[in-house]
Amino acid sequence: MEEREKKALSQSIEDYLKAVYEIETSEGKVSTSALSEKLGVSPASVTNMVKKLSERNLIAHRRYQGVALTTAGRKIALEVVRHHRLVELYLKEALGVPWDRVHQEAEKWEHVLSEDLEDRMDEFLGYPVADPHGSPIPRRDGTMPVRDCSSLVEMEPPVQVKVVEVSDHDPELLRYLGGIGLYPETEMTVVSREPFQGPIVVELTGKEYSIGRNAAGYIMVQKAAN
Amino acid sequence: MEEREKKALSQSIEDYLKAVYEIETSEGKVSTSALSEKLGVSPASVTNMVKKLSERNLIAHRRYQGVALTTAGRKIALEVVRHHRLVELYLKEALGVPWDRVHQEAEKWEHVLSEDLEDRMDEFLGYPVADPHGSPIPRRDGTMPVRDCSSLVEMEPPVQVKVVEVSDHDPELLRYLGGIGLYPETEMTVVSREPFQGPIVVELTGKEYSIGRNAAGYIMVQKAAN
DNA sequence: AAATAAATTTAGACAAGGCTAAAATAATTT
DNA sequence: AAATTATTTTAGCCTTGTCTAAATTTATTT
Repeated sequence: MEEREKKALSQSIEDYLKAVYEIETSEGKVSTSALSEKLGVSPASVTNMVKKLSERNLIAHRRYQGVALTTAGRKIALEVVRHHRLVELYLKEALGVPWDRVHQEAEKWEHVLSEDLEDRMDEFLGYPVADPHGSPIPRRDGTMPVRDCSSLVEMEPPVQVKVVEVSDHDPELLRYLGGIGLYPETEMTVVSREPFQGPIVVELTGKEYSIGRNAAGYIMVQKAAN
Repeated sequence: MEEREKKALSQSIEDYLKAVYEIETSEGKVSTSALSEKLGVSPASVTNMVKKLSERNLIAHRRYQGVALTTAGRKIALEVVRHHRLVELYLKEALGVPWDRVHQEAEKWEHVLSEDLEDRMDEFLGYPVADPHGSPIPRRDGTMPVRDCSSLVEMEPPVQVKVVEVSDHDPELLRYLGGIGLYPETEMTVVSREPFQGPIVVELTGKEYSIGRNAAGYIMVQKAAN
């Protein structure tokens, strides 16, 4: 009569698993130092926690070689990410929180959201597939909506594109982009790409803007349907 | 250049202060054992934490005699209570959570609500003065709306009354009362009070219901305006 | 290939917040 | 008033999650 308990994981554990997931997605390999930096804790603390998560079979660890999520770990990470992104969108849609602040709030809310409230928010939002920055919201079953997009720096001008996603790592960038009206779903024209790591020039709402290579690297777009 | 930092208090500390406030309100004296029971921790743990809160000047403690909130402690307790009750109402109004479940959810949310979101919810709700059970919501400045009400068991039938508040300590009771349509603001007639600790008989929506003394003690009412 | 540098892990400490068992104090009976 | 019972506190231990300093392993230079 072994009952499979829905074990409540600590906030810390949820944060680690989410961080592993995010680094896995963006970098491929997940090193101790990458986790250390992302989580704002010392490398020694990471090693320590990694050992525990490994014993719990939530991640696989090869000494000195980094970590990777197990199937069980990925499932949990995706649940946390789902909570995070649903909450972000909810805060924007229901309470009017500006998009450069939703991330910070969601970091706290993601850990206290019950399944029931998750469902209620999901329904309120009309079963959305992306958060305010365009990041895909994992489905309840742990699958991810598939998308086709590439970085703005890779587009050959001139071309008409639609913004798919903007990295939420820097609120300053979000405020700037919001200021010029650049959000997910925004359509714009890539006018030129200046040489020697120069900026990308885009046109939207009739005006031209120069976007540095750095910033452009954080903007994902797809060719607009003609 | 002493900067007054907005110190982040642990969830545990917030829970203790809220518990002290609630026991102070309902019982007057706050004993170690009352806190122990309310918080679900051992008496020894309470003594331990009480010592810390006392050193921080959030409560006053006289050995073996119980505790009381200081001004600083009361301010924090009221902020937590405000968060709790605002969230309860928000969950009901914005997400349709039934009134017997909002308490449980709010226990978690109260600790992660930023001032900004508190304000947004407050505005969304139209600056409410009571939560779904009729408990008054502390104002931002730490004052409490004053009300005039008494327990249903004290009313001399026959009399027309309006429900002011129902204790949220027992979800089962809330479901029962919700089932017969008895909520804050509901008007009803106290028909009779049966002797020998018998039930209170009330009439609402044309039907009569017998409410045990126990349950009735948890219902606060006021005489209806004629 | 050896030397240096960088990343990772180990070892040991600490703060928070909980627990149990035993001691001290207060309250209640006899 | 003495004895018993109930409450509170003390003492000591445990777990979680963090830290620093030192040791180890891997990567990079020379």
